Amino acid sequence: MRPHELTQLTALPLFSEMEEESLASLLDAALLQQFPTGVILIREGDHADFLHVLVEGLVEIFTEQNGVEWGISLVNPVSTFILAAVVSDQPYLNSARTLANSRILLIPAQRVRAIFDRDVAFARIVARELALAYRSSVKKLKGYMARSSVERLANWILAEARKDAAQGNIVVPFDRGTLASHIGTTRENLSRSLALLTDHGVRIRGREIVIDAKDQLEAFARPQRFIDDPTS
Amino acid sequence: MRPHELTQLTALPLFSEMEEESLASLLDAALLQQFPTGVILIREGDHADFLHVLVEGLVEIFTEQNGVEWGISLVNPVSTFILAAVVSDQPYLNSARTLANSRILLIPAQRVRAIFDRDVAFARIVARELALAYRSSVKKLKGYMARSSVERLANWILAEARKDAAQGNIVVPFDRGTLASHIGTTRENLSRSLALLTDHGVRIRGREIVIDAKDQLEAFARPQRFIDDPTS
DNA sequence: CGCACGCTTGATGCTGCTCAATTTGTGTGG
DNA sequence: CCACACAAATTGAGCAGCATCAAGCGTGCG
Repeated sequence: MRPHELTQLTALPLFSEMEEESLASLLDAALLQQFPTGVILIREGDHADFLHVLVEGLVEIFTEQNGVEWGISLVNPVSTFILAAVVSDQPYLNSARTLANSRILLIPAQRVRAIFDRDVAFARIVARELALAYRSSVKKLKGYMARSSVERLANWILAEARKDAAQGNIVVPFDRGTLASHIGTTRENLSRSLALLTDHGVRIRGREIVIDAKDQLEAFARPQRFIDDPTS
Repeated sequence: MRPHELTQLTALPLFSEMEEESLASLLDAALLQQFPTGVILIREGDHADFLHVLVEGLVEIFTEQNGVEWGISLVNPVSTFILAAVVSDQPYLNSARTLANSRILLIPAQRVRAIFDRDVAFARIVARELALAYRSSVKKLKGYMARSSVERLANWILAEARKDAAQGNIVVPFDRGTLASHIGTTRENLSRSLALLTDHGVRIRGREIVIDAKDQLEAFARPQRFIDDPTS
């Protein structure tokens, strides 16, 4: 493992406060692997063998229902995914694939659970991580119940823009079909929605989305603290 | 607190394995209160002051968006709710109200967090609870993305029937509007959906839903392990 | 140059929402 | 016990949102 990667890992909320001994034990058993774009990392229904930590790249969590894929969430570095399946020692509810070349740390689930049972600090932080994951899932659910697909798209764009320091434009790092599956609509409809947002302060340039008038877009999207604010 | 209630509480997964001292400290600061039907227990945006444990009765978690209420989940005894807000020390994402006369144990959030920081067993169990809550939220999300409202209703009926030992019929303990908000549709549409299920092995008798042909209903609903099985 | 792929645009139909009218159910007072 | 009033639930008609199927456009690559 490269030195700066180790630094990144220990900076993760999940690992930051735990006992050195425990951290060593985790990393000792871990594998850091490189995956190209489009690799299926885990499959819905499989048993949780490894806790995954995305060190670099991009991963999507998705589910396939009746031959159609639906995006559950997008994972950015540095963060873990499928922590809940590991902790509860149950099969994955979803599948996951890389959407870019990715470096992923694989920690044997058994080891995670062992340290979880031994290191108080680690158990506490796992609980906090899960609480946050739970809250973000509930927020997504609220968005689905109360919003149209255009509104979900508009708020997604605003949320992405908030992440980047740039704030003015975002570049979607995957194709329209994938974006559609995460917004909860079809490719065709996503296209129409993007066209519609053209009247609300947004310009579409292929995979780049330029926000010309953030206030106008916000007036349309009406973001809400308890749906769209990731820190709440 | 009545003796059998104390027994019920200590039988809760959340409390079962923790140190006696910690449990005593929790219950010592707790208030057991009785609420009639229709009382708002917590409001979206309020700070999490108490961990709630539903000892007896029925509670719904819901959110209000643009003047319309949407049901997030139904809480049956004996279980906790809003654990995530307490653990992460953040405002509630949703509101909650009683749907029946209810007895609720209120434990000061600060106390919960203090013991969470001290008692390993408790921290571990909180993490497991949160993992399960997270997973059930993801399952609900999957249902919303991949299913029509009639299918959600059909699967909800099957899930409720599975809970009751009776298995043959269920009695919805609240009005149609509330049910509609939890299925993710309107009152009017729910009515039509119920009428439609009449052709698929179900009989409607006011608030009672009689399952005449479970196999027929299952053929229509096509329940899936990783959406509808609460133990997965 | 032309084919392939991803994306957009158009036309059509289904699902589900809204508004309004009607029926059913429930509680109250005579 | 009935009559009435009010709320809840159903039913109907019309319309918006969204999916589906099909065709057209654009870009990149062999």
